[in-house]
Amino acid sequence: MGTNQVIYLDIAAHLRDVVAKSNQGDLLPSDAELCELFGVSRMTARQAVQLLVNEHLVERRRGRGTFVAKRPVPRALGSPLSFTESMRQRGLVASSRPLESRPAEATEDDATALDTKAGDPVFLMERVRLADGVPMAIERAILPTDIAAELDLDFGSGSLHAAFEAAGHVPSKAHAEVGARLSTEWEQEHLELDPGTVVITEERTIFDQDGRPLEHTLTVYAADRYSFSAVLYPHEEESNR
Amino acid sequence: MGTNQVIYLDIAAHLRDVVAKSNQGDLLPSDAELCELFGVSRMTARQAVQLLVNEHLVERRRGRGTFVAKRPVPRALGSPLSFTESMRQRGLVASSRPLESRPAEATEDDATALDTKAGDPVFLMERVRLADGVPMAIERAILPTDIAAELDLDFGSGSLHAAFEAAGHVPSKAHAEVGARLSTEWEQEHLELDPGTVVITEERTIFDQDGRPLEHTLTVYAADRYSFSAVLYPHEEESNR
DNA sequence: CGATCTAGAATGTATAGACATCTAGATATT
DNA sequence: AATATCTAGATGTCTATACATTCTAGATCG
Repeated sequence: MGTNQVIYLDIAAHLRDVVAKSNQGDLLPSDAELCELFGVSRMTARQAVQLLVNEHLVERRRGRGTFVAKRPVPRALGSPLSFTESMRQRGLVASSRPLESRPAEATEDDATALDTKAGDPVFLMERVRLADGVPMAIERAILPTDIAAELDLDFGSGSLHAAFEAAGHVPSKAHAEVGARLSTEWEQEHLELDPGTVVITEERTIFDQDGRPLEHTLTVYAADRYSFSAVLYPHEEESNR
Repeated sequence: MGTNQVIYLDIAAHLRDVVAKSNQGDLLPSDAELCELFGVSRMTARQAVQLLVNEHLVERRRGRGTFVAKRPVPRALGSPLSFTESMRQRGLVASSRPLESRPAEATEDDATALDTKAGDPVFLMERVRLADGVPMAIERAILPTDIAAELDLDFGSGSLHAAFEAAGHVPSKAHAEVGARLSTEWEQEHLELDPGTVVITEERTIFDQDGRPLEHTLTVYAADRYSFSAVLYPHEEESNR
């Protein structure tokens, strides 16, 4: 189990397993129990638990204990992470038209997202995504080389999402940033757009069950053919008092 | 200054002030400097900084230092925060410029969202939302008349979010749909945009703790001044694993 | 029996160090 | 001049301990 050099990440991984097998509101091991179980000091055990608190997986109650969060796997969102899944929900069939697929060097943004250094080797995959044969988006995915090496990629119709799971990396969390701008000429060509039309940009980073970054993706959607929808729940992010 | 009994919250508050007055990428005080400045141990200083890291207000880089985050967090799509709150997180002051505020009749879309019939009486509130005096969005909110009657509305600077909570309606769930298009002439005027610029559209319905619809909002953001950010979690499909 | 008190358990906050690892610049070497 | 090495500073991890605060349940008392 202890595959990390960093103890508190091991403890956190163990706790995630426990949470996955538990029900909402279940009591989790106390700090003291974790100390004994892993042979660490309390601050280290706390650091692991705090990690899960930040992920809204568990809640701590002073004087009582640590519990599986009310909304356990903060399933919060009805937002599927994969294009394939998202299209299937709309009753459309997703497909891909590969543009590029090769080793590359991480940009500054890629490096920040994937927690490496700029210029580090990564694997680049660029595809046009289609729904029922109509181009919907251009997707530029950057994968860490070691992750990419594990995957059995099928570029034609392949869902990256499915390939990740097959390799034992379960996409468990993502950060996305969504904006909009005018389309470039290159985008107009590949998406069969008229000049002056609008695209939605999405920058997304996906993490696996251990919090390890799986991919950093820049996607450009044809705004007149695509819109995002999501079900949202408040985070109650207790930033300040 | 030290208005909290808890030191690290004071330090965090101080750091938020500093962040608000800084630019993206600026270097912040090191752990050691904070220790001396506040006369605390390093773990305490770290706890304050970690708080801001979790809020994505700052980023720490090993061997380099602590920096103001590249994109001081835009509103988390995963949490229906109010415009007011989201601007505060960026260190900006939110304000409003009322456009309209009157009884109206529900459109077909409003009726669907609020679970009534088209033509039913509703309350309409249209405002330009500004951050530090710069127009960011036009917000058209439709409220059920009975809900609106309960509220003590302050149209000038008011946060609808706060008014809801004061009236015992806790926003607990929302549905949102986000798209993009070219700005209209009317939008260009109110948002001080150039012709041909892009806007992000958001249609959102917020529900309270009892699943009752609180408001149906159409918001138009200036795309070059605003972007959405979201933390996403996948759907748990109970079939596998 | 019911109300109160109390001891224990659990988390929250804070200290003072220690060593590891990474970065960038200065210095020395070739 | 280019390269290699060193070093100071910064964050990352971890220990061992102390006391504060809150909650629960059992013991005690009226």
